[in-house]
Amino acid sequence: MVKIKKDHNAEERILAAAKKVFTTKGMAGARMQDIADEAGINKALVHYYFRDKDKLFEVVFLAEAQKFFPKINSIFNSEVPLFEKIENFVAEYIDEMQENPYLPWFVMNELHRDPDQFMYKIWGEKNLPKPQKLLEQIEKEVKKGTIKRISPIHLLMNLLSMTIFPFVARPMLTRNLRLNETQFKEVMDQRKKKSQNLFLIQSGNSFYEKNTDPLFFSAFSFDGADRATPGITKSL
Amino acid sequence: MVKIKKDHNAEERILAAAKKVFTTKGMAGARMQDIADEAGINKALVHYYFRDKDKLFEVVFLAEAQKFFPKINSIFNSEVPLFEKIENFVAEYIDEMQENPYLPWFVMNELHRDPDQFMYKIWGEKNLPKPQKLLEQIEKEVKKGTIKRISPIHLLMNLLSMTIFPFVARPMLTRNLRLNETQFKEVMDQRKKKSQNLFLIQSGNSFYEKNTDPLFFSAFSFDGADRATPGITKSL
DNA sequence: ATTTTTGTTAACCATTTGGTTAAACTATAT
DNA sequence: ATATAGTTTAACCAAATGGTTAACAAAAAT
Repeated sequence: MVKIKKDHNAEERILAAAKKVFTTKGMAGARMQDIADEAGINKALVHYYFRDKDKLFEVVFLAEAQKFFPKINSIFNSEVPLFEKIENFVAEYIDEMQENPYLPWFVMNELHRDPDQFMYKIWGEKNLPKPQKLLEQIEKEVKKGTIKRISPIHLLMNLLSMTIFPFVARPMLTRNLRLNETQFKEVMDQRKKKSQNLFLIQSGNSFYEKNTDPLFFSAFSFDGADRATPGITKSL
Repeated sequence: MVKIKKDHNAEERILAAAKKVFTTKGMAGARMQDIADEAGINKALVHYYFRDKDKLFEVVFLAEAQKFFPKINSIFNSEVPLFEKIENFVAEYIDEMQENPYLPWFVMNELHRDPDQFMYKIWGEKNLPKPQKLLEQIEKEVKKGTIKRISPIHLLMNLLSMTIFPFVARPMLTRNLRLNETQFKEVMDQRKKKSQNLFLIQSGNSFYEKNTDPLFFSAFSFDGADRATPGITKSL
């Protein structure tokens, strides 16, 4: 008889609670008592498992951020073609953020608080991202004439911006564009699927002419149907 | 004999100090003592001028955010053509952020902390942004065939992402792309100037073919010269 | 069965922090 | 000169908060 129900595991409960509280209130705004309450246990127990606030934060934060960021390297340094690479990157990141909606905020927050410390924690001394491979590929495609000449800086900026920002600015976007959570998810899924159009046309891809698909389905189409949804259009 | 040197104005010094401290440490992380120290005055004086922390924050924050956000409305609702509108928007925002580098972070932070409260403070009850005009213009251009069909949602998302995100993620970008502050500014100026290419080609602008300019100057060109700067390229 | 280790709690403590007070100082008006 | 109003400060206070302790309970080891 195996005890499947192990949800009274204090340590895990604390971690989950800490994640939630740190994420919503930030490191400075989070209270140890909040975390204890959220986990439904005594405050001292939080200290029992994770010495102090800094340690707890470190555990929570690093666990999340370290699996989030270093993916860049492996994707960008892989041997697949440029376009596939970009597609992989976008898909991977949007998926990750769909599952952990708090993560981009969390990361940006810490990044802003102490950039150097942050970078060190994430990448360590020697493990800094090396976009060399990617830049070479861009340059190669540029020379081949497949894509128009673009500064890799801008291409990268655009790529990161269009992938990450919607999640960072989610509260603003959902509110001002009148999107509910389901619609937001759908919109992001569209971006994932259409990342080729999104990013390559953006960078001046000469495949442009071949592209007969409307960019991101037709306008106003949220629910997958290829027609206008006037309610949303109006209120937008 | 006029006393030009009025830099010992306590109230202004407090405001400037508060802006700095709130921005770097966030509302929860900011200490009244920090602000007093930064302003070089006694802590009680901060309370003398701005009752309590909340009030001070409100003054600082609203002053900044209210001049930052409502510009969207006036630009997007103006009568100028779509492409000009986009150009205005990008230029206006990048300028604003160049001058107030802390602002985007500040805004995103509050936005995340309490979206509803935030939106209310910025736009009030009835002053919500109405992208109607912009959407109509997009739709018109789509129908005219000037730009390919694109969901206004995505066009707007892309526009906002590519304009705002680089400033939000500035610490990460400057560090990972090995840009110093001057270079970052230059890159953003490039984005401002080339917003047409950036955003319209991105949205499938059929003017594409007419565009013989390289997108964002040539690759690796940071210092305005149209040649490679190997140092940066290598280290990138 | 009992000792030991691990997990959990209520009560407590020290420090930090937002905020107050009363006194002093400054400039201006009378 | 002196009163007055505005400005600034050191000292203080109460609440909040991170962290500790000692006692207790549960589980594991002996």
